[in-house]
Amino acid sequence: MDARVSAEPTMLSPRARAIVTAASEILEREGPEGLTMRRLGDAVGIRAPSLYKHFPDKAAVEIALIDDGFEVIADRFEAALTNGEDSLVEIAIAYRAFARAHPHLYRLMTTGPLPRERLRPGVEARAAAPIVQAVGDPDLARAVWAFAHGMVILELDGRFPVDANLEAAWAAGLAVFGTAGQTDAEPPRATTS
Amino acid sequence: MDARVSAEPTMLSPRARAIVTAASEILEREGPEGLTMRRLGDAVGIRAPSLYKHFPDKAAVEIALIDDGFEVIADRFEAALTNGEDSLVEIAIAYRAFARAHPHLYRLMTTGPLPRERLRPGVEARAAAPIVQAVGDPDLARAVWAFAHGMVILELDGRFPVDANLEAAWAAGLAVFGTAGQTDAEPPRATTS
DNA sequence: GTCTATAGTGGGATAGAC
DNA sequence: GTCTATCCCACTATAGAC
Repeated sequence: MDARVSAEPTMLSPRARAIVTAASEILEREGPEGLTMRRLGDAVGIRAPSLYKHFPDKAAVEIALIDDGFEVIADRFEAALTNGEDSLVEIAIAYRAFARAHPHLYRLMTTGPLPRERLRPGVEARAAAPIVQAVGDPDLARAVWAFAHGMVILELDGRFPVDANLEAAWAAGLAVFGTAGQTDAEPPRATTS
Repeated sequence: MDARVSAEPTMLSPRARAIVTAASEILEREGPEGLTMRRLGDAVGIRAPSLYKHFPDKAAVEIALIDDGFEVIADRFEAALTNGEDSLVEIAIAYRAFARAHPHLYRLMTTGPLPRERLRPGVEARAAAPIVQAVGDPDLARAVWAFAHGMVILELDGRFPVDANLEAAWAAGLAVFGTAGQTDAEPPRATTS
């Protein structure tokens, strides 16, 4: 019912938290161009310049959104890792579901350079860890991530032919990666030097 | 030596062709934000409003760039398909090489909605055909495309860890897809209903 | 086909009063 | 912590003279 990503505990003041919540709603409703300091001020009931008492600049608001997004993704991945029979498939389902539920946030999180030094430390690594654990090998995990990101972003951008069967494409890719990687039911593969 | 994508035969007048060439140089040098009508006018030696005598709007200039890009990619893919031993690997190499040589053009071509109705007809399909031919199955071809696009765009955006071995990730993915797909040396697989 | 002039729109951010 | 006033920026695009 609620398009927002649920808020995560942060160092943000309650006022700042409310601003981020409003920003999340604007982002999902109107897209990245809709998220302006003026509109954000309107949404929270103050003038745009007053926002700068709570955040140093607009990027800081976006970074808070990205932080929250990674937090949510990490939660979902960790749940997928433990709940499912085939953890790789479970993670892929969670990945696509998140991107489709929050397309603008997903783009914000994954498009263009990431200001890592301004993110909450470790939040990115926590989201990535379950994928590595599911496939066992870091190189293969990056390939899987690239596949999943490619599928998702091309879908969001409407790049596949209208008659393309995306479920079949996902299944084809996951089948192929599944044969190469381990599942969580199998013992870890020895890593080659 | 020349960062531009070589010009392809088009319906463009010589003057319009020169404008597109200048636009290509600006795009590769300064990125998408640098490509403004003012700067484009400066580069070609006229005022920005005069550009509208040659193109109806800015999007038309960008579309000409995208058209040329697809033309070049199609050429490279077709060459990769016939020259190499393992056509999937050859195409992947060509794909990554193009993206790294023209990162801003690659982003322009692949990011966001594509105004298909304004593109030169068939130019997109021609670029996609060699991938389908290399792997044999349309669904698997889309998975391979997603993998390649994901690898490339995450690399361009600096999303992989600095110490990540991208060659190894490419190899891991291609190995996995290679076992599932056909090579051009093998007979076509029967397609399952 | 080029020019000047300008409309129209929007944005991020700061200064200083309260 | 909020306000008003304002700066400064940049862009796409059009009108109309030449």
